[in-house]
Amino acid sequence: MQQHQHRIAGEEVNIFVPQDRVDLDVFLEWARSAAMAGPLALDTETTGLDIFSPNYRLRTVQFGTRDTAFVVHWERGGHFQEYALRVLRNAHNFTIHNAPFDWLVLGEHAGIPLESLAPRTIDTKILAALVDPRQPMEGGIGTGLKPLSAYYIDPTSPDTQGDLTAVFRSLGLTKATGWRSIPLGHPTYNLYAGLDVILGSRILPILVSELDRLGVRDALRQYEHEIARICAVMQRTGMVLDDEYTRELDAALAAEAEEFAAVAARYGVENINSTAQVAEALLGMGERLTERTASGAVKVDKAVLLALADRNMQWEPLGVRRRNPLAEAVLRSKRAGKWRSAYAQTFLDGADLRGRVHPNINSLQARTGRMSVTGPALQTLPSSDWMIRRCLLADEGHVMVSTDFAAVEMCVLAALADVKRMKEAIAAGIDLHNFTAGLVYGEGFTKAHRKICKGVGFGTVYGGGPVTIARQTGAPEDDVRFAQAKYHRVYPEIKRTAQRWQREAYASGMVTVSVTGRRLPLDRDRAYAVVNYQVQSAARDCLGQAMITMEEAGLLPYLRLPIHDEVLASVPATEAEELAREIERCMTFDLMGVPISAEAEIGGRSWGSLYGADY
DNA sequence: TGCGTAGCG
DNA sequence: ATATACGCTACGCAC
Repeated sequence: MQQHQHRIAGEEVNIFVPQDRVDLDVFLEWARSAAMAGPLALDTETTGLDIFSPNYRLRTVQFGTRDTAFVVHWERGGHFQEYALRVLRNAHNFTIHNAPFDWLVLGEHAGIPLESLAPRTIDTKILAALVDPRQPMEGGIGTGLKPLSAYYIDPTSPDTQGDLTAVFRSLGLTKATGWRSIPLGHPTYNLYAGLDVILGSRILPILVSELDRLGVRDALRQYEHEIARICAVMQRTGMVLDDEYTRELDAALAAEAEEFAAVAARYGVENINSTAQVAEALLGMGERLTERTASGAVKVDKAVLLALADRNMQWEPLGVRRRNPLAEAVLRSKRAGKWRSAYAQTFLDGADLRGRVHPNINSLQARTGRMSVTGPALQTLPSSDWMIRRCLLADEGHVMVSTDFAAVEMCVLAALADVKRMKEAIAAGIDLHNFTAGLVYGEGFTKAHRKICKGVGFGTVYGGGPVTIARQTGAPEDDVRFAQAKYHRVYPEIKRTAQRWQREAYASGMVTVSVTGRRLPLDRDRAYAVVNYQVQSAARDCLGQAMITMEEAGLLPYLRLPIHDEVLASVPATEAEELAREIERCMTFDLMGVPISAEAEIGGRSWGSLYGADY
């Protein structure tokens, strides 16, 4: 038995690395008795993060308690796998930090489906996010195992991931190759693999007592675990990539990026992504660049360049000035390059052997609880053009269905703040912005009035002032001021509730608690954001609840992606109507007397078909 | 790593 | 006393 010792918070801990069958029997005996006492901490080391790529490997599986860890070398096969599997199958409870990753790894590479593992898992990352969802940059502890351990357990506990990169370098490896190539027997690798489960085991009771102390209900913890599991199933399912179309698109974008980069080069811009070069060249052509960035640099963003290229924000010709050919070239080359690297190539790189991409869904990422999607960032694909979304397909014989909540943030605001007249309008099925315009301007209101009222509505949800709303809507500032003042007279409950939320936050250490019991830390100098946090967070929980309802209705196999107020699904073409109605039903419910509703749109085979593509 | 930028709800 | 647009992911450059 290989053995490593370390000190955590002044106590000696032991990491054991079984080398043979005799050692494995010791491991099994230990695991049996340790699992009786409480949850076993579980973790894996793998070749990387690309779980679904063809030559991905599971390397070790670690089990631990507060003072002992066993690192089982899965990669050695045979008895090593057999013994690890026995514990994975039989232990009653596990604690994992960032469980979806290990669920998917063990599902794909150890044959333990997440349907078996998830119901036995407590995810300490979820618990940490419920204690404080902020990242270290935002003034929080962070939800990574390292910052949590440093804060709650031992400030000197090693950065097990970070320090290993130094080890990788000493072995002539890089961050990219290290996890794959470090020898399985490397002492630091095994020590750190073991320490992770020991730290995970120690962090669990601390976070649980923090949640109890803070009064975070157990139901919320359970709810988040359900949502994490549902998102992990979606990630495992993934989406079909239209490989042929994507390759052609990638080539076309590469050609376009190159063509217009060559044009820019003729004006002295060697690198179209260098804002300094672009600014200098434009100034050299006699253009006046008046806008500055926050740090004082000359601003040459899309809005500035579009104006120089005599185009509006939709890229349509304006005909008000001579088109600056450099601005035009930079715009086109940048867009093509961005779409290629961020989307087309990420799709192609991420596809598994069956041609499916598996976006990583972080079910509890933002400080409001909102979800995020990475690798690829499918929540952020261009929506003004179908070209990129056209790459992703419904399954064979299926069509895409996209179901959006109807104005969910406004409905949530009406519910949370108990806004009487808003609730009446929503219940009557009246268009809210028309209704508001009627109240503000009288029945003879114009389209421009409606636009201002819509802007004021959004501004209220975001905590915006007249200047920003005027900029966003293009309306004169005075008009916005008038509408905003009237808005708050018409819906007086909003300001009243906002003040109550702020008062409660100040009285409780700058934390506002959402309607579902989620703790939302506020920045002291941005207390106005409390309205947005409450609304965004409750809207997120509307989506979360709907996802749980959809699973109960047997719809989970069709779900592909959550997008804040929308769910994307792939459904058999023959049952599309029926399933679309079923999804709508699951997304329709009452929130504190306000009807939350949703509308499904049935597309064709590709996601792009919902944005104008003909396939 | 910070900044500037572009994409989304 | 008054007013403040919110939340993300990702890429490339410059340091």
